[in-house]
Amino acid sequence: MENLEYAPFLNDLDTSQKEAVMSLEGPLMVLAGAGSGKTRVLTYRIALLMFYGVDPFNILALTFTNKASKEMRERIERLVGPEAKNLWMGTFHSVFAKILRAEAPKIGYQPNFTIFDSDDSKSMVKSIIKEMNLDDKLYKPSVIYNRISSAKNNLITAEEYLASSELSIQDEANGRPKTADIFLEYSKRCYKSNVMDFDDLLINTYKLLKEHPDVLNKYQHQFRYVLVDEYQDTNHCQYMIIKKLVAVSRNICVVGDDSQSIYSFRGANIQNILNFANDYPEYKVVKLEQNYRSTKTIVAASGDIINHNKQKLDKTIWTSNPEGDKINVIKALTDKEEGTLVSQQIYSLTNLQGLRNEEVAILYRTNAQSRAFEEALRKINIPYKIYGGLSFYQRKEIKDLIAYLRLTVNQKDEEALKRIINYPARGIGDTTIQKVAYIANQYKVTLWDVLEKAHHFDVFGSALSKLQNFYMMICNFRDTAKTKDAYDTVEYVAKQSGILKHLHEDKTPEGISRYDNIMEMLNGVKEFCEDDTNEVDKTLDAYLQDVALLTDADKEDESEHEKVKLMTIHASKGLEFPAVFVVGLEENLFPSFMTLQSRAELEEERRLFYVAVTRAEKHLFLSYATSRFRYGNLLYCEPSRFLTEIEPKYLNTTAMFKGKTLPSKDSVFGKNEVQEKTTSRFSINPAYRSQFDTPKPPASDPNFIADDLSNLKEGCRVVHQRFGKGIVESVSRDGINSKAVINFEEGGSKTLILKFAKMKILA
DNA sequence: TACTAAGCTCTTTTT
DNA sequence: GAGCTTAGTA
Repeated sequence: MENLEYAPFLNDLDTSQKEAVMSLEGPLMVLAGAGSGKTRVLTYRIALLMFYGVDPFNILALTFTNKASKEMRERIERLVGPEAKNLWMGTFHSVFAKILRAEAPKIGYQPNFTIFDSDDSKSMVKSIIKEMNLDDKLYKPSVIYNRISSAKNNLITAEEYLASSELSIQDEANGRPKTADIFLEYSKRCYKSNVMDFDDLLINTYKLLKEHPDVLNKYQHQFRYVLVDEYQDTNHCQYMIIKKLVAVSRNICVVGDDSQSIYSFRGANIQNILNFANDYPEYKVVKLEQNYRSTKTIVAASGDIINHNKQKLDKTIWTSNPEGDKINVIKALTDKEEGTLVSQQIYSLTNLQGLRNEEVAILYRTNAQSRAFEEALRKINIPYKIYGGLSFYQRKEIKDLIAYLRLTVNQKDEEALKRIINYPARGIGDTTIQKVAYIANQYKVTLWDVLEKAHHFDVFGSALSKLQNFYMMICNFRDTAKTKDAYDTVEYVAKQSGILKHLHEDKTPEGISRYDNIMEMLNGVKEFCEDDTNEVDKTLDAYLQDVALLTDADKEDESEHEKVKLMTIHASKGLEFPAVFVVGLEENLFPSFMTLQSRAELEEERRLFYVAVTRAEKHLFLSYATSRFRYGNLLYCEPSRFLTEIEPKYLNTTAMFKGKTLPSKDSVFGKNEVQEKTTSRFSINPAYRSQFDTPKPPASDPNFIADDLSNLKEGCRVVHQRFGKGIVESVSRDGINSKAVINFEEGGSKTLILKFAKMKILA
């Protein structure tokens, strides 16, 4: 392959990038620091392979997100033209699903298998726990599911798990000795339902390659060049699959950054990148150390952070970019004030410094933190968009429709059936469903089989005809799907199932938004059918496979223009923004208290902080609050230890609160105070119930304040929802919360810290 | 069977 | 704060 003509596009690259792109043969590890042009290297490398005449059919490129693969495909297309469509490029899950779809019978599945998302998996685990009469306080579905998932990611089957004394000792110690049995039952049931969960897509691929040498041989020879993006995030199973696939060609190129490994909770094993040298002794390593993204200050500060970690590969990130501004530290009293201060800064960035809203991102550790920023941004009319959170595909109405579709394709899909057998309500209640489940268990058949033969059982009474109607309806859908394309089928199902009608009748704002979501999904299906870059296959089967592996981040959206972006740090990986706010930098929140146990996990939290700050190009803000409402409680917070890991000379800690002194902890959080919970539902003192059951007076009524404490004065007679009637002795305010001493008739004097007035003011 | 009010339990990140 | 479960009622 040497001495070929020189591809002109290589001139866009710097020396080390060029080296990484041009080392086409043999194992190559590219250690790519943040902002060093990693995607560029991957795309140019693939483009160069094709430039040299390698058939795109022989190139396999694996990414972690659909977004990354889509972006890469588009960039390659710009370099080499439409042939890029034929590349084997996609997420691990989607590429393997495609292979499994083709080879399903070899490992005992039918090709129309459907894919469980983690909600389905947890729901199935939950019903198994229930059926085994286990205490669901001990056996929490999510805990069990995570344990099953991590076993699978380490290629441990249910049978091996059952046989392992080590694992059973662990489970015994945790008081969950039955975990192995749940795992076994779960596996059996998935198999019986002709369903694969996310992990199955990986382990079944491994199984297929391991047990069928002919298949392995076929793909080993097909994929002459294998490229893996974000290699630091691969788990053991993915690692083993890659190892098998490249065993013949040994043309493997992995690109990654150990400093950005933030997915160990999902099974990612950082050792995979740390041990690359052992697996491929003849390997070559290229380090991309020049950062093209951020200012010198940001690069230096991020270096300070990551150098606190012990486990890392040796590299030094540098930049020739300008020095840039200092990093601003924002200190706020509460989460609400944090929102206000951050949004004020955004206002000044966009209105005084000429940034556009879409160039600004707010990054947080947990999705729940977004609320304070949403409220503050809304208040000063800055448009924003939240990424992640409740994904479009996790919305109830979308999951309902997808459940119909899954059942249409695969009638054995138990979770789908249970979800929609009585939605919209068609008079098939819990007792009837339990009877069906009981029979299915007794005869060791699927729920669907029982529906088919329902007339043989004399136990359903008037529900029999309803079951039969449901059965007929799904059969009808199944037959429709055989002759029509995905769009026509989905539209037909949405109408005939009654979902559309049901939602259309609901005129509440939520109902309307649900209806709109269904319409949006229909639009999505239409696009899928019309999009010619997709597979030729436009059937419902193909659509479902696509949609099961799609996440919100992949959804096309023009509405993001001119909007500030809000997302978790995890979701921000791979992105960059001129201005970044990393918020909620408090001990126990970031680093998360879950991870404060072990050193290794703390290192991962630190890598997460590193990822967050390295998203920023020019402006970086770090913010924290000294008290915070979480789960309805006002909590005291210490600033995050990570803040002290940056050299003070890079920080500007004075600008944000000059002249302001914050009150001491004790003056805010005294000892005899009741911290009022601001839950939407709370227990009402029965004696005063009637006063709250009456319809709310109009907002103009001076005696009623819904969520504003401004009228609360000394001497007010109030009815509180938990403590009953009382008289306000004194009120003090700190601008965000009110502190009121109230003498209650039953319960004595109490000091309440109030966020909202969950009380009526009587006089 | 369907709907609602009240109660309980979290405490993370997601392909 | 929110999702989920349970108990009670229509």
